[in-house]
Amino acid sequence: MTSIRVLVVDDHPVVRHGLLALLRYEPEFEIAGDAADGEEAVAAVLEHKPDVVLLDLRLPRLSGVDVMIQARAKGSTSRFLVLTTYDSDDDITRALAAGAKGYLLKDATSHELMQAIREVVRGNAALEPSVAARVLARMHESPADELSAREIDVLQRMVRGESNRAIAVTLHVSENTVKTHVSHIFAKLAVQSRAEAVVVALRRGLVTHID
Amino acid sequence: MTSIRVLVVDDHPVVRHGLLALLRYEPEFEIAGDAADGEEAVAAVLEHKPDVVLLDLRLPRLSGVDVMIQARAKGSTSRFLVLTTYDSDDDITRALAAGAKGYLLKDATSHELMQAIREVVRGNAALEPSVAARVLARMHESPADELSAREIDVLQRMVRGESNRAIAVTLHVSENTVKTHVSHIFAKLAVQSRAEAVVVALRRGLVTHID
DNA sequence: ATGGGATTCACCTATTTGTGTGATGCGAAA
DNA sequence: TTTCGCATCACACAAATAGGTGAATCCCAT
Repeated sequence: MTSIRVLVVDDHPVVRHGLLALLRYEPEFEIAGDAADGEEAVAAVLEHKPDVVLLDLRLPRLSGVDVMIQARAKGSTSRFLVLTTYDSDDDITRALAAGAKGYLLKDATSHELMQAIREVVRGNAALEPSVAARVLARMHESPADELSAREIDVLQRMVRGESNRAIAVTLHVSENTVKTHVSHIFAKLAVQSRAEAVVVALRRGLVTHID
Repeated sequence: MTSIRVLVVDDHPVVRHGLLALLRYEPEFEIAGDAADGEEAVAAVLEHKPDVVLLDLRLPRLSGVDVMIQARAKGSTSRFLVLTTYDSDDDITRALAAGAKGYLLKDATSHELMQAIREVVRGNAALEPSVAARVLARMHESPADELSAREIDVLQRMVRGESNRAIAVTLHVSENTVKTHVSHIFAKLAVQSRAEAVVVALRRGLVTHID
């Protein structure tokens, strides 16, 4: 039986080397290469055609999601297993939408990691229990009440602590309009207050809070 | 010259093995052991007396800060180099206050990591530039206006989206009292609104937002 | 022991927020 | 085409928030 060829993509040297070290010890796996940013990753996937790509989502130059999209657009049939520190609903959703076969958090044990790689190679999904639970919960409960672009604009400024009036000024609309958006945001996020909305926004990764 | 004896403490198997793998390749360093949680860590520090402890802050059972405090209380003279994913002001402050000699983020390169270990062994501080800048900025600007325990209580509930009245009920005090606390919190955090306070609280890690 | 912070509370006032209802135009989907 | 969501705005009202002043108690440290 041939070994499973794995490409490791992570911008953190410590993590990247850690993954490589873990995989090296197992004859079952063969290192197909490694990459530290998104563009390198796409090139490496196309060049080495690994069976599985261990992919971080937050990468310099090109996000993990974009790596998946571009690699597949260019003919790659490699399977992607997302391995990331973050577990925001938004990241998970986007990664799975982009065709990730698995989603693991970095606190996974090495055993879980290897098991996940095996599952993905077999064509199965490999979702961490907590992640899987969230995906299912999302299917069941919420009818995916997504915020409109304008609502995201407003939410973004709410997170920055702007008042309705301030938001109105920066967005060049009336305060009444902002209030309407805010009410809609509350309804969609199922919250009662501005403070709650801010927390939900940050937790779900709905806004880029890299100031 | 004897090699530098390093103890690796991190609950993420991937990171822990990564660090071990990196250090193993350099004859300059010797692995004094490794630990995956706080209590293990204290025991390992006391048993192996490493020159340097690479320490994650977020650990099961006992936080990194507590590991430093307990180990030193029990006679350890090992130096601690904090290596963590998070860079909240609060984490940094607490770690340095607890006697960490260095503070690196996990996106440090292996070269930076090793250089930091060398510096710490020599008795120098090893702060990542971005971290150092923040520490200096904090010295200059803010007179370290720390929140009182009660104020943290209130802030915690503000983050959960509770209204002043709701907070008053859960804390068994009057709404007026809560308002006073809230005003003090705003002054200390240098913010104008509840929403801003929530963002600052989350960003600085002032509250445990593990709900 | 005197001062200062923490905690508690009251009263007052201005502003902001949140929620209704209603209305218009616009573009996309059914 | 007709409906539906989005975005825009107005008006009005209730509730919450924010800021100010003042004051009592308690405990800790200078």
